[in-house]
Amino acid sequence: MFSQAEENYLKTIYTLQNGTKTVINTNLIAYKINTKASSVTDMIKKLSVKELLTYKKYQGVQLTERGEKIALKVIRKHRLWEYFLVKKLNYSWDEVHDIAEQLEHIKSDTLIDNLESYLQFPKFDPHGDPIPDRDGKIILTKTVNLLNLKVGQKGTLDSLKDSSDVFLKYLNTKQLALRDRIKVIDIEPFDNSIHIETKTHQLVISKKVAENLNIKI
Amino acid sequence: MFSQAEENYLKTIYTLQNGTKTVINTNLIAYKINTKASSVTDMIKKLSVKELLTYKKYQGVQLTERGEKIALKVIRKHRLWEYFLVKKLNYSWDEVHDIAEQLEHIKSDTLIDNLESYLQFPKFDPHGDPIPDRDGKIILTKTVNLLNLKVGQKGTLDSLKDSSDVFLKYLNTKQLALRDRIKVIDIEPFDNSIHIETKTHQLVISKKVAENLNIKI
DNA sequence: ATTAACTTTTAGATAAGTCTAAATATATTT
DNA sequence: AAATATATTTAGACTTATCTAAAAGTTAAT
Repeated sequence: MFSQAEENYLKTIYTLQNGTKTVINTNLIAYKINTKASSVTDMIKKLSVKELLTYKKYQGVQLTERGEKIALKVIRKHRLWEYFLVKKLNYSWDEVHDIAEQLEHIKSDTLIDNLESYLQFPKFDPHGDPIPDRDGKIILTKTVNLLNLKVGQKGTLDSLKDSSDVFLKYLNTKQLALRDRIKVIDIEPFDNSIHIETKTHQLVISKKVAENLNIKI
Repeated sequence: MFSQAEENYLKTIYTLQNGTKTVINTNLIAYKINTKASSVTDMIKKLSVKELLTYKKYQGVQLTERGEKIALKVIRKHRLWEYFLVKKLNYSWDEVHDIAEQLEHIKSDTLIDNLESYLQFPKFDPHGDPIPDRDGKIILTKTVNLLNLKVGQKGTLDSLKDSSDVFLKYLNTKQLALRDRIKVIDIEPFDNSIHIETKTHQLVISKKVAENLNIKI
C-alpha cells in the first residue's frame, strides 16, 4: 500500500511524462505538486528505493513499469470518480477536481471496479481524458493543439491540456464544450490569436487558450 | 477543518456516549480506536483545547455541542456512503464498513448533500442505524435488546449494537435480517441462550448474540 | 574557460500522530 | 487506612511529510 503523498507524486510524474519515457526534473514536479524542490528530492529518494522510479542525482526521474502501473490506477480512480460526480451527482465539469483528488486515494480491492460497472464502463472522463481499464490500458486519441491548425481547417474539440477550474469556467462562458466541431476562420499573425467558428457562434481565442485545446482532426 | 484522526476520535466518543451525556474514559476510547491510552490522552488534550470536548485529568471526557455536531456530520457521511455502497454498488452489509471509514473523511461542502439527494434521502443505513440530517438531527427509535424480552413476547429486529463484519456474517448464516419479526419461544436459565422463531424458521442464539440485537416492540 | 545563473541536494528543524516505559492518580481490597 | 491493583498521564522517542537555508552540481553566457 502507498500513502496519499506517494500516490500523488506518481500520478503527477506520470502526467508530466505524458505516456512517454521523458525524464522529469525536480523543479517541475515541485511546481505541479505545489511544494518545495527539497521535499521532492526526499520523496523521489523514497520512491526510488521502492523501485517505483529510477533516479540519478541531479538527473531527474523516470517511472518504472511498476510505478507507471500504480500511477495509472490512481488516474483511473480519479477519472471514474469525476465521471460519477458529473453524471450521477450533477456536478459540472469545473467543480469535480478537488473532490476527485480525495476520492482517488480510497483503498479497496473492489470499489473502483464496482463503480466502473455501475457507471457502465465509461471510456472518457468529463474533461475528455481517457479512463484506464483495470489492467492500466488506456485509449490514446491522436490530437493536435488548436495552434497547429491552418486557416480553413476543421476539427473536433477532443480534450484539454489544462483542466483547471479557471480554464473550464472560461470555456463555459465562451460556450465551448467537448465534441464541438470547430473551424479556423482566421489567424492573427501579431499575437497568434485565432478566430474560430462553431455550429452556433464565432469567437476569438488567445494563443494561450488555443494551446490548451486538443483537437481531433 | 479537522484531521481524519480528530474526526475518528469525535465519532468514536459520540458513539460511546450513545446520545447521552455519559463521561467516557480513556481506556475505552483506546480500545475502540485500536490505539494506546497514551495516544488517547494526547489527542483529547488537543480536542479539549479546540473546545470539542471537556476534559479534566483522570476524569474522562464529554463532547461539547460543537464536538457533537462534528461527530454527527462524520456519522452522517459514514452512513450515507454505506447506503450508497449497498444500494448502488451492490455490496452486502458486511462488506461496507472499511470503505465507509475512508469515505466519511472526504471534504466537500456539497458532496454529502448531493449524495443524499441522489439516494433520495434515506433515513436508515444498511445496519438499521439512523442517518442524521444536515443539521445533525437524528431519528431515535426506541428499542430494547433481545435479552430483555420474556418468553412469548414478539418484536421486530430493528438494528444492531455490534456491526462488525464477523457478527453480520453470523446473522447472514442464521438467516436473520433487519425488519424480521421475532418471537421468543424459550429462555435457557443456565446460560441465558434464547430459542427464537421467525416467519421462516426457529433457532437458538447465545446471550452474547442476543444483547447485540436491538428489538422494536 | 571562467563566471554567473539556475537547479538540485543536504542538513537540520518542525508538526501530527503514534509508541514504550516510567510516574502519578484513582479505585478496590483487605 | 494501608496495600494492591488498575487507570491515566508524562516524558521522550519515532515516522512521515514537510520546510528553510546553505552547500554542491549543472548549464549558459560572456
